[in-house]
Amino acid sequence: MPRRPRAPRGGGSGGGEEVKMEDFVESMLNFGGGGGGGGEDESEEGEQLPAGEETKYKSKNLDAERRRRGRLNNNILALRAVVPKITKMSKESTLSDAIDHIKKLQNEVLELQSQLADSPGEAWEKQGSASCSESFVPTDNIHYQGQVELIPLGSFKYNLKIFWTKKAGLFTKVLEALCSYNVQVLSLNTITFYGYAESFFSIEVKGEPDVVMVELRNLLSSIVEVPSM
Amino acid sequence: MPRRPRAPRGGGSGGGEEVKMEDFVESMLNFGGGGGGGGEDESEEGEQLPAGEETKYKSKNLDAERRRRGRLNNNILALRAVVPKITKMSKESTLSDAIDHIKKLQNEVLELQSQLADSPGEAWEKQGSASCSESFVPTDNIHYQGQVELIPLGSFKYNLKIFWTKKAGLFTKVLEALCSYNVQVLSLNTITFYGYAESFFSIEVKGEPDVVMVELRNLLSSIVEVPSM
DNA sequence: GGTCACACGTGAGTC
DNA sequence: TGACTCACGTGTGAC
Repeated sequence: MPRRPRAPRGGGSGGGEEVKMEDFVESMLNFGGGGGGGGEDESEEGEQLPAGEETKYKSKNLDAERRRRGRLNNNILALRAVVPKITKMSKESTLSDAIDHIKKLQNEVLELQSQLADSPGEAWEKQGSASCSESFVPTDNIHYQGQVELIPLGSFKYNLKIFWTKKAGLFTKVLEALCSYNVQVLSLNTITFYGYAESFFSIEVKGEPDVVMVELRNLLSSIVEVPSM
Repeated sequence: MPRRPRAPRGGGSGGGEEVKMEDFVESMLNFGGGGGGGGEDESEEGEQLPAGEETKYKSKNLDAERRRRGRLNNNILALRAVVPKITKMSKESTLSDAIDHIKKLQNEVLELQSQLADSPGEAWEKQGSASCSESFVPTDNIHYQGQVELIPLGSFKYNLKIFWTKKAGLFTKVLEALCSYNVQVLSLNTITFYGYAESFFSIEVKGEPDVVMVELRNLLSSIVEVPSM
């Protein structure tokens, strides 16, 4: 006597399959005969009623175990639904494929993060905790009061921080402005996120006094403060 | 009689745990008693030898089933190893956590890809596994055979990758060279590490044919290939 | 007929 | 205690 009808082996490799096994198990619960397999020699249970009467004995955790199996199968089905590459329609290969998929995704995330990540520029924030926080505090309101920040470092060196909305040709104009002011770029780091970009220049100007640098700063501001929205 | 000793419930939440359950099951196979459970009324099997004699009867797929269970548990253990967030040490929650983790990873990949696609450097490596490896292979030997890599992307767009040893004024010369060739920089990402720097330009040139770009490439090479060591 | 993958009911252990 | 998880051996359909 077949305990439970089985779904045919074949099937689409796609996930779908409408995971309602829990209710399916619940609905299939209404059959009279109780325990199937049992101990090999435990006839001392004594619950064996005469033939013709359905044996009402149920193990204490019969349906609980049924529910547990249903949940487990549910999860495997759901797992099969989220994993795109299913090699075989079996529990074992489903789990293997899920493991491979997780590893692949983790590698992908790591790779994408490393592509997206940018080193903050070694010269931008000098080492030490105090100056670190000092250089970050003005960064927060620079987004709202202006997009160009020029910090003199002494001996013709500056840090130039520019925040802008990305727009074609804008960066070239900035570079041209720097070239026209005889600015030497020692290091440049750019982070781009969504439609925005923030560039960190470490620049050096040999012969120009500070007044000229203010002029350059205003020029850069006029470049990046185009009416973008 | 306990069929099989069970490992204690507790344990480190970390994955590790040396998945050798397959061999463990195999090694635990050498106990004499055969079948445990059986049918409810199939006493016609008749294999019941008198007590004191180990029943040599084994179901046809007894050890096969053991192996299958071992593999399944192996996979669940391995799955638990790759999923960082394990809420409970149970099969069911392990699968649930794996599903959640896969969904989270997939969202993360999607988000990172959209962030990366937003920046014009999106085509550095084209999506897909095949072209991915193709774009990585030339990157590996560019460090040894040359420091300038120019990849046409079609419709006046190029990816320009420059690897150099950092030196004062060098970057300015590169920018000047780009300016002189009427190059528009769409995006620039630079990583600096120790004495080296690698810059990734996404550039666009409106009217120049490819021959001119080769010329620019050679110019850039002559700039960054200064005798630095 | 043999292999494989499953579902099944049950005993046992844990909390 | 009862609720829960797990391993076990077996029956059985599908290949």
